[in-house]
Amino acid sequence: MSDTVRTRYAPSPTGFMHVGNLRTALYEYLVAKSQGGKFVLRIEDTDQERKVEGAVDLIYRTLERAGLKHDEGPDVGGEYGPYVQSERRGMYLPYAEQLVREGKAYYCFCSKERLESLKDNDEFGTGYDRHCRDLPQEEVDRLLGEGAEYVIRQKMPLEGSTTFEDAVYGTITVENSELQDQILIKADGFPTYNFANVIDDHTMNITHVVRGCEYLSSTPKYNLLYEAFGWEIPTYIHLPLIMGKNEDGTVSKLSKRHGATSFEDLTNDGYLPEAIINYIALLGWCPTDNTEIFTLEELTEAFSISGISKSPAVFDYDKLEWFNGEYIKAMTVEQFAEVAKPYFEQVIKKPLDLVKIAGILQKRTTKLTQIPEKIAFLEEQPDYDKELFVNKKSKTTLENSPALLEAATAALEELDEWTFDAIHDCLISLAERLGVKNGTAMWPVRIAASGMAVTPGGAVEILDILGRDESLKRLHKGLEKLK
RNA sequence: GGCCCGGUGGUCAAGCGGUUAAGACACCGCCCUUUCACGGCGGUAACACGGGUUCGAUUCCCGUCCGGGUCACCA
Repeated sequence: MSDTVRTRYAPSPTGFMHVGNLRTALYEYLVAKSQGGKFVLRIEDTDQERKVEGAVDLIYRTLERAGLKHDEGPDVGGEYGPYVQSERRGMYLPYAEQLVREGKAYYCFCSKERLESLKDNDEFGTGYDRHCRDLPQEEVDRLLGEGAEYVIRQKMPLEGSTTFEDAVYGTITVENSELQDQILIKADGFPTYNFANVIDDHTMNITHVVRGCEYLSSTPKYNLLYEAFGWEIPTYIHLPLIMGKNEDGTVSKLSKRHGATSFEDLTNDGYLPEAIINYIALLGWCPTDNTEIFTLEELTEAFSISGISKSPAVFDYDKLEWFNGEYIKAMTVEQFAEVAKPYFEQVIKKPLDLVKIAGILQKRTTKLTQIPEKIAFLEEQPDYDKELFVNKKSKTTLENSPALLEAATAALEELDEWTFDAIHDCLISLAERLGVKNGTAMWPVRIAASGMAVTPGGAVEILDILGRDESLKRLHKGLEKLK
């Protein structure tokens, strides 16, 4: 035993990682790392009916992309293995049997049908009636001898209350009469989640249990188990829930109908892993100085349990998008061009300069998925209405645009070299020569070159990216349209 | 329904007995500008309610209301 802080992320392989789970993993990582501790990954697959193919790989991939590197786990090993519950299967029954021997647990032979009928009698299910709790020993032996199917249940105290300390919520007390004789070992021989959790956390020497506050009211059950074994109770850190906003303005636990809810969905929607992590870190935790932009390292540095909030937080896609935009802007153009490349390739087939495109796009992109629609016009000009040439602020009209565009086209055709600076100087001096504002000269050119009312970048950037031939072709086409 | 937890602007939130009640997102306006953006500046907007305690409550206590969670051989 050592004093090192050890936390564990214990997901079930269900096939996708909800941001709530990811946030739990993040806080577990931060609790451990901020105190120089270890972050452990344990796969909880005791429910054989819910196993999903490939789900464990998804967990590895998500943690890796999120930057949450675990110190121990099924894939990296460690001295407390195995790290998959189904591989630890044999470990649980002896502990349960020990409790039976000590009179703290018992065999229950009730059929599922009987349990069901118990529920039917009461809308809110006061639950199991402890029918087998005091079965005579000979009866138990007889049934066991017959090979009857059974589960093992823990004897809960019939009176009194259980109190525990939570690092976030403080002192919490629950009446023992609220607690059912929980099942420890299921009829299929597997331990229940609650039981396996306690056994594993103890045998893996976990010091801090971090989880969503939906576990708050069942925590006394865990503690009664720790007490039954005489084990030290870990520090509990319950996290406020993440909510989603419903159409009618109400909120409820974040789920699919609110939008993307898994890490995978979010990245597919064009959010960067770093931005997602940064955002969810602040969903339920606040640093002392109110900083908002954090790398994972900085988070580790700034994190403290006292900054964790008690009230539930609504997941705000707008704010996430803002974070995403900040992360995009913080990249170098080359980095941005790299992450944007797959999106460029969706619409750009011509040999255009991707870094140049990235240059005009970077400051205006808050989600990578916005990219294709913003640059599709570079590949193929959309059909557009000549009304686009009319712009009040730039003082362009259908009357003056033809002459403006004609002059610009003529001037551009004279250009020796087709570079950003050359085009720029050409158009600026044209405006000067014509005695109009820069905007007045630029507007018709941008419209003719793009066919779009809104474009990333101005006339000069677009002409530069399009290249001489394509640019002049579009300018002439615009001229025809105006006539 | 019982039990548990929560309740500061639309959202995230600071605050921890005395503040002009921060900041961020969103929204609105202005400026800048070759469009939209970016950027800069400014603005609208909050302590759920009722009782206490106190010289003084957003802050402490109680109640009400509202919201959420939980009551599985699921995790």
